[in-house]
Amino acid sequence: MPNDTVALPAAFNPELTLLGGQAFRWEARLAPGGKATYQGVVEDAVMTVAQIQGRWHVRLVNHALTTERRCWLAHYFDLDRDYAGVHATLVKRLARMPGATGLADEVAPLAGLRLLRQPWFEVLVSFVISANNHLPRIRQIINIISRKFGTPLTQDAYAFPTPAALATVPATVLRTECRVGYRDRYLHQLAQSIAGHGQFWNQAATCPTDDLRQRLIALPGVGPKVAECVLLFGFHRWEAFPIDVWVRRAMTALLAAQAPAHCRLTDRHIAEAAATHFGTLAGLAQQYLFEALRRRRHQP
DNA sequence: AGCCAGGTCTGCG
DNA sequence: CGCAGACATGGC
Repeated sequence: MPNDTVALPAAFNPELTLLGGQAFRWEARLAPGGKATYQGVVEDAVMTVAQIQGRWHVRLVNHALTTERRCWLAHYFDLDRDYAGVHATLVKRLARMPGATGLADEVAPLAGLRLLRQPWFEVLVSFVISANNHLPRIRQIINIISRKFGTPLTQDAYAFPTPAALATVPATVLRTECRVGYRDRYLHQLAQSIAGHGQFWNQAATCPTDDLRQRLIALPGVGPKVAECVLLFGFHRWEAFPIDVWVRRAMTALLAAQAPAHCRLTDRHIAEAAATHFGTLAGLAQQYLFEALRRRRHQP
């Protein structure tokens, strides 16, 4: 067992966790021999995830693996949480829903999906960009922003910029050089607003979820869906439940018996149903449903 | 060649 | 509230 790596749980699934649409700074890299590896940037660290004797391990590229760093990695990969238990509970709760027939088979293979504890500002910017956009292009834009305004970490890897750094970038530069399109104004104002309210945002991690949700939704380019994403992926509030087109579709089917097909459920109703059925596992349930329905699209 | 994308904002009944 | 349209950009 190498002492310069941190071992991930046996069930860990890098495709589902790293490339599944919760984070945008991981990429698959084919190692010599055709083995799949993954490289990502988190805060000031560049890391690779690779298989050693059948088990996935994380290695830091640009830092020594001190005890402190091990702890930091454990936090990012949420290693203290019992995902096997959480998965089992969630599968049971899903099966209990009216329109769950067939879903069990689709959800069972998602056991290796974990929720990463990501830096919130990067999540915020990423999901503002995600609106009306494609996953590959979101990744591309985040990479450009990092390369242009973030601290260099290695030859080809850059940290995501701080709010203060992004706040100095004019909207026109965001549009013409980072290709963010009409979101240029949102991102510029949002970065300025956050950089200018450091007193609140520096301690936002301790802010109650409802207050935080209000502060987020007040930011330009942040609606209900993006706010929930930031609460979930950036502030690790597992009761958050982002409702996008896929999840709306999934929940409509799951609640089929409660509402005739012709009357469309409101997002309000869907959110309440998520709270009662999933409770504090709503966030993971959302990611499961998102993944399950995206898979249906690719192989119907 | 178009269509469309992890929505949000604006303006109107 | 609920609904319609616009919205930059580029992958598929």
